[in-house]
Amino acid sequence: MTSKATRGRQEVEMKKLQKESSRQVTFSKRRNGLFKKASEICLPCGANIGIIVFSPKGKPFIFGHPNIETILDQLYDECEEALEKLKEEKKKRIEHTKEAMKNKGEFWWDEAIDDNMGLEELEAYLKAIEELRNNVARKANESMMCDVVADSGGYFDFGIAADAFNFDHCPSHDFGAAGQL
Amino acid sequence: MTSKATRGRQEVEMKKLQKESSRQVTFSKRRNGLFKKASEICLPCGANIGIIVFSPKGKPFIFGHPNIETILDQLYDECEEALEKLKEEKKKRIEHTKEAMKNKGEFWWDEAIDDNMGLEELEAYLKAIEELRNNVARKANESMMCDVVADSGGYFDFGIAADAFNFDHCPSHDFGAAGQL
DNA sequence: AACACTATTGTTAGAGC
DNA sequence: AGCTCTAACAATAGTGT
Repeated sequence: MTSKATRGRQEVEMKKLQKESSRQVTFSKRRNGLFKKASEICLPCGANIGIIVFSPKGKPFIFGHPNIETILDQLYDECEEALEKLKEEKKKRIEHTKEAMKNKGEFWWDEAIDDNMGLEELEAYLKAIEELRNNVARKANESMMCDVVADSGGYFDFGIAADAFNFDHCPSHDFGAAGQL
Repeated sequence: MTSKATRGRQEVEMKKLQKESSRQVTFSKRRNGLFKKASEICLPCGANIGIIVFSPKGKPFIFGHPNIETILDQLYDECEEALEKLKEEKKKRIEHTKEAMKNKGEFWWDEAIDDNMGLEELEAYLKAIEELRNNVARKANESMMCDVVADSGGYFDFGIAADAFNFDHCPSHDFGAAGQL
């Protein structure tokens, strides 16, 4: 207790911290804070959250409730649904236009449908992605990645290089997520 | 200013909030807090963060710096790298074993290499994923999703149903991320 | 439903080990 | 590097409007 002035929380400056060392320390502290906040949303509110953080040096840290794969799958499902809806909207629009032109006695040719073709493609892409990434996720978990983290407050740090064979600390996630999604 | 007792911040109880209404309100407030915290890490620390939140009702909210696609790509790259490293380790191990057995005058047959085949497959899967999802991301951005959000504190709420044709508010992200990843 | 207020608790920067 | 401490500042639950 020598100095008294420059202690305690400072106002959060929204500019890049210049000192490499304090940037690293601040990063760790705030990342912990972020993950804690996330865990304070998941259970009390019944939400699912996935967080992917790349450190200043590019090291990845993952938080996931119930786990990151579920979140990514949910995201892709959401995209798929959105595209499906858009596709239907476009179809209806085209039908509508077609109908209107017929009624006005104008010619109709199917080239306009091309506008819709890109979307069919997209759907196929999304299906392929889902299949593929399910395979990868399963295999990756089986063979090396252990698991990322449940929202138990902990998180998984892809310890790559030399410890690729370390399988210790594989938490199982048992949050039932009482079914409101 | 009628009552004075039960106001202000309560201790964060780690159990599911029972009242549907306050669960929704609490979710919104804390989600905002979470995204703010994230933005207080990105710029000052030079980190990249992606957050995917599914509300109690399954509605998705995205935060991304510089944007969610970059984060997902980085994640897949990381996985790919990790698997590559693991593959090499396994190969070396097998070579080592092979060598040792030869030196001991025992027989060697190549069945053990099968242990390595799953990994080659995995690599192919990952390559396919990357290609496919790059296509999807590009097409989706072009055709409907506008963009998710930079870490400017805002975030994108997949407004699906009826507003699939609303293309307003498409922020461009211009954080150069001064290259420490 | 969404904002303003505010008592209270939570978070955290820097210091000291 | 990682930990504890703690002054200062931030976040937020409940209330009001």
